[in-house]
Amino acid sequence: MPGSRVPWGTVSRERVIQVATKRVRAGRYEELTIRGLASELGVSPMSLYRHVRSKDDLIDEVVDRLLARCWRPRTVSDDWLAWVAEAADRLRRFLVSQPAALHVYLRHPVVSPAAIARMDAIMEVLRRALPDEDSARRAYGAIHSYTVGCGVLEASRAGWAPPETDPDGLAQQLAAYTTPRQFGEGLRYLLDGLCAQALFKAAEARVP
Amino acid sequence: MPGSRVPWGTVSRERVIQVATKRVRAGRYEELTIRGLASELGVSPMSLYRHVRSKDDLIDEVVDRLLARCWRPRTVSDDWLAWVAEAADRLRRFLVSQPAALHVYLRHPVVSPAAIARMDAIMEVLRRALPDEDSARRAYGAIHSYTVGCGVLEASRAGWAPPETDPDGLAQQLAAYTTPRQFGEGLRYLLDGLCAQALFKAAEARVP
DNA sequence: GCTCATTCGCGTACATGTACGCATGTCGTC
DNA sequence: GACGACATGCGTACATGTACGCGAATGAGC
Repeated sequence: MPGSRVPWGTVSRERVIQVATKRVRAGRYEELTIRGLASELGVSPMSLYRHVRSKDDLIDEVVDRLLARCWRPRTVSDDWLAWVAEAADRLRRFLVSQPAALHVYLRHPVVSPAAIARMDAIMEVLRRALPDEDSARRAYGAIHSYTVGCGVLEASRAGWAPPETDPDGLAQQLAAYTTPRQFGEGLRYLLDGLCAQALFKAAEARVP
Repeated sequence: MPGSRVPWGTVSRERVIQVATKRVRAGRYEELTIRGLASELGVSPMSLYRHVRSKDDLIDEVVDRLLARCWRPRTVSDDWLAWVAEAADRLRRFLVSQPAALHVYLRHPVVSPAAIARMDAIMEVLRRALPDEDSARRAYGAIHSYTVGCGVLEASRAGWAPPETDPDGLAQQLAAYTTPRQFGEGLRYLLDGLCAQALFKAAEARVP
């Protein structure tokens, strides 16, 4: 019976996402393949497309689940600066350690449930710390941009050896500009600048 | 003569790069294809691989040429803050307007001639403005990370419509956090913070 | 139980990048 | 000129994502 097909309902969106997530968590994102997933599920490749719109759609879902597990800071939020810094650092680590996440963040704005929960939580903290909504938004945007930038640059170095023609060690020099330590220091300056600006604006509003 | 081949030396690395660059400059990066280029050059697809290592290698070269044309600020460098801000903004614009550039910056550290020239020029300015080499490097790293982050996030919104399920206009809200204006303001805070830190360090060194 | 619309699994087919190896052109050395 | 080393164009073949449509399983309304 060469035309035999697998029983009805063998594959579901949930199963597909689970198998894909397992592979990504095992660091096997690069070899994540529709045909590979189908094979592991024991079905034909095209069957998956009944349950996910595309491979990218699938990766979105996987990344959302991974993000949900790791974005939340452990720091108590009394010290809002430390809390925000940890939140940013967790996203940076996530982007660096999960190429899949990088792929998602670069392809389109991330509005998945976990990403929204994260944004809401951070905005809540910023709103309490800064004088008005506008300041909080500016701060969020700046922090987020900086974080993603650091993550991208750090990740772009992963598994990359400088070309043999690197006379002055320029590549290494460049690499030294974007380390996790640099991330923390730069973030501090950014936050300092934002705070100063916000406080100045608040004072100005009181004494026009 | 179905086995006829094109005359010897028809294709060269230079020709391939030129044709590819023309397409990218015309905003046709998405449809840049090895087979398409080969067709335009009148040769077989595999012939290109005698002159470029891979499609990515080709894109690297294209992006280097485009970057060389546009990175240099018009501002006179008397006002180093304005000069650096313009340099950063030019890179941001480049990343946003050229998906090819984004692709390159995310794939590996960019050490092409134009990128190195740009880095050298910026470092030169920072060295003159800040008290020591270390401060200049920190500043460069922070500025570069922030710039790339803003470019990435802004570009990720291009050609993207929020999903129909966007109750609170969350996507638009998110979008408002990363605009060119936000970029400029955040950059200013970052630079302010960096300057303050550098000056503090310099003062401390004089009066230990 | 019958009918019909919907859901599902899958076979086929296409576009893409590119590894591999063959055959042909070019040039240095005698 | 002859010959060998190398450079070059290209045909074939494979892995990948996925559009399209067929036929089978399921479930709704009678």
